Amino acid sequence: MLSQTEENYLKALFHLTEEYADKPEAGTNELAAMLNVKPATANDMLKKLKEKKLIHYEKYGKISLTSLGKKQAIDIVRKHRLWETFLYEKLEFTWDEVHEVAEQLEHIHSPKLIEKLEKFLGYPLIDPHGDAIPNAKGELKLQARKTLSQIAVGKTCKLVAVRDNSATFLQYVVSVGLGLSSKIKVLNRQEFDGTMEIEVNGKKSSVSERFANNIFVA
Amino acid sequence: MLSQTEENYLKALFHLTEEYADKPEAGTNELAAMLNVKPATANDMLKKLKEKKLIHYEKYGKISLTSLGKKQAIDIVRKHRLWETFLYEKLEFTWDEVHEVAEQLEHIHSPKLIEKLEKFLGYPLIDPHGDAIPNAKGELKLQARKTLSQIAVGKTCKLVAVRDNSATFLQYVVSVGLGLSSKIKVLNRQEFDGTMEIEVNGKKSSVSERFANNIFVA
DNA sequence: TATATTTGTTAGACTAACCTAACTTTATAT
DNA sequence: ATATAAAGTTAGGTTAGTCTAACAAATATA
Ligand SMILES: [Mn+2]
Ligand SMILES: [Mn+2]
Ligand SMILES: [Mn+2]
Ligand SMILES: [Mn+2]
Repeated sequence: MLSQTEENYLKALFHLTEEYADKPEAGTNELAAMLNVKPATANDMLKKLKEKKLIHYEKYGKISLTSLGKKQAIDIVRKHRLWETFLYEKLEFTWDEVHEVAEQLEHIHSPKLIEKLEKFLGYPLIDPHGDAIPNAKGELKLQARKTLSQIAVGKTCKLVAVRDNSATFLQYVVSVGLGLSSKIKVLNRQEFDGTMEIEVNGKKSSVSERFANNIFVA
Repeated sequence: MLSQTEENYLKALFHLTEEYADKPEAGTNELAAMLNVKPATANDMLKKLKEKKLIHYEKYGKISLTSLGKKQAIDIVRKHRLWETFLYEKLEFTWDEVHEVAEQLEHIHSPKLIEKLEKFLGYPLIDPHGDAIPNAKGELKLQARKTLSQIAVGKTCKLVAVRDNSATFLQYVVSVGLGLSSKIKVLNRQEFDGTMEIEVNGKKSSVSERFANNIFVA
């Protein structure tokens, strides 16, 4: 059985190389950064994960998940998102509070628990952040998503998900009037730095390109 | 913040010395046995827990919880029993399945989670095994309980709780027709080894003294 | 009370997960 | 093509939690 730490490494690799991936392989440094450890620490773990046939990896080479590693990673993601949904739907947690607790709950080992939880929640398809919830077989539709930064001036779009799950970011999102399914009108974009003028429910705001890169729309 | 391991030691000490305690102090060996570690391991932890002012302990002396240690222990017990109740009431887990998963869930750190969970469950007072659930202040009524082995021949009593939470024991309990609130009539007792003849819902069974010691009745 | 048994402690070793400091390889920019 | 910078690795060390083997103290027994 995998340790919590090993599970966290697989999940991070999944996010870096599979889900919303710009590229299909990851590097030691970015992986370490995502997990808040030093590259030397990540390097130790890479050797162990390779030994367990969970990742493809050669010294000085790029990293990717094996099909076994991917299966494990998706299982953690599934648990994470089902727990987030539980906290949000049943326990009155807010958007920005669910992620942190789900980081702990995702490591509870009990197949029965997660099956029953899924049933209890009515087989939800997306979590409170708009992310797809993998089914029991590990199937997951990777929605092709545009970011707000890619929307042309004058167009209107709908918020379908957020990339960053941190409380800081989500509270900021809420403060400009946004939530899942919000309609966003793009009023203007500065060529210089990508800063955008947007309108949500009649309220106008100015957001940075970095902000817009973290909002997925359709 | 306490580690999961430290939490498990405090909980074990609580069970040994506070709840249903024959005696108010514990020894290294029985503590180690309860946690499935070697006495040498437990000894190391005792030094650490003493350092953190969670237990009273002197070399070669007996062990007991400080008020701080007791407070922490009760908090774990509270979480354990609320989670057991959740699994039983909301997720269709059976009597004998809840304990093992609750052993993991009890270590999730989030005061908000446990408050909301308690509310969601309707502020339950007892868990699926009949054990009292401490409230948010750490208050817990320690019911004075008799065991089935103490009931006189000819008398009838009601099962209010079980001492052993293991799946093996609970499945045995179910197999003789027993559950929470079952009426038990004591038909006979062998002087030699305490073996008892009992009747539950018209069904007669013979149970050992050890079995009867693990059934709490009123 | 002397001896045997039980209980508890210490010393030394191991693994997982982390670190820093030094080094090597690969990539980038003159 | 070289020099610098970035990325990645290695060596050696720490802490938590575990173990075995040897020892010491306390308790029970003859
Ligand atoms: Mn999340
Ligand atoms: Mn999410
Ligand atoms: Mn239990
Ligand atoms: Mn219980």
